[in-house]
Amino acid sequence: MATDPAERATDWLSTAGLRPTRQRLALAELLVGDGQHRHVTAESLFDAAKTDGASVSLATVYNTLRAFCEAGLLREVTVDGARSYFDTNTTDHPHFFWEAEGRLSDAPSEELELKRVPDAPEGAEIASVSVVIKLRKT
Amino acid sequence: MATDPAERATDWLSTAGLRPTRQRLALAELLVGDGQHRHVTAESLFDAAKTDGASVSLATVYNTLRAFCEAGLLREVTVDGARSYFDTNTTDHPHFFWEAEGRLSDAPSEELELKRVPDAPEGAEIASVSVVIKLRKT
DNA sequence: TTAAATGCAAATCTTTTGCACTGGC
DNA sequence: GCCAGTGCAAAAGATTTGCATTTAA
Repeated sequence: MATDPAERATDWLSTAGLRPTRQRLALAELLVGDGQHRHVTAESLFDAAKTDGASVSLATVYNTLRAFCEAGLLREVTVDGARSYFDTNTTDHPHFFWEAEGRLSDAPSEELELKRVPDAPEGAEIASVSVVIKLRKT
Repeated sequence: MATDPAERATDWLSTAGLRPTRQRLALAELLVGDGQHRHVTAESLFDAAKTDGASVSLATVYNTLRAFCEAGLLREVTVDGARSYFDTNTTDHPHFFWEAEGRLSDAPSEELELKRVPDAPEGAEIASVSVVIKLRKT
């Protein structure tokens, strides 16, 4: 298990068989460099890259996020209709969505229990189960 | 309880205190006229209205759906990032989403049990819990 | 060398908005 | 008559796409 951010990024890409280009490595490092899970939007990742001094176009951020998703490295989380969020934790788990700030965070999954999930109808299988808990400031 | 579609639509609007304009009545009748729950997008409702011979602009469909939502007559369901769906069933309940067709339908809620839901963090309350089960053809 | 990836700008798609007009109350 | 509701077209966001250029293998 790599501990160096750059190495983590490289490993992450190679497990999915994605070519480690400069842009992908920069984005991958921002996503998984410290080994922690993240929730990003295309825009937020683009800003982070700019702040980091990386040279990546917004279109490439979109295309790269989509490529990471298709490779199974990221999970797309849809929550407010306008923006898409991408989660580095690709397992099914619940999310909190802070309506006021438009921020997504993990909800403690131990505290949620789906006792039983409806069976998929004939001719279909369950691709994923998404649970989003919308929060409002009190 | 009204059994006539037009009457149902009128009642539905009046419970929310919304003025029964011609356009709203036409859309309301398409939504709740037969007493069954529906899942629509702005586009699909607009098409249905046109087919029905009703004269409503797309902008008005959007504005009206939003107004119905704010009045508590509809529940917005976000599922695929691109489009918003509106459900005439405003109670918290799970949905099936057919990825291939982009269609939303109710999942049998008796078969889903949230044993325990994570507590809302300090300073926040739970506004809603959304459960979407994505289906893929086998 | 060569197919894949990138950058940019333009295109697309969904949704909202500004403003003049219409119609419930 | 007043003010909410409507229609249209234009604007606003988010995301994708076309195409020429660059780059990893």
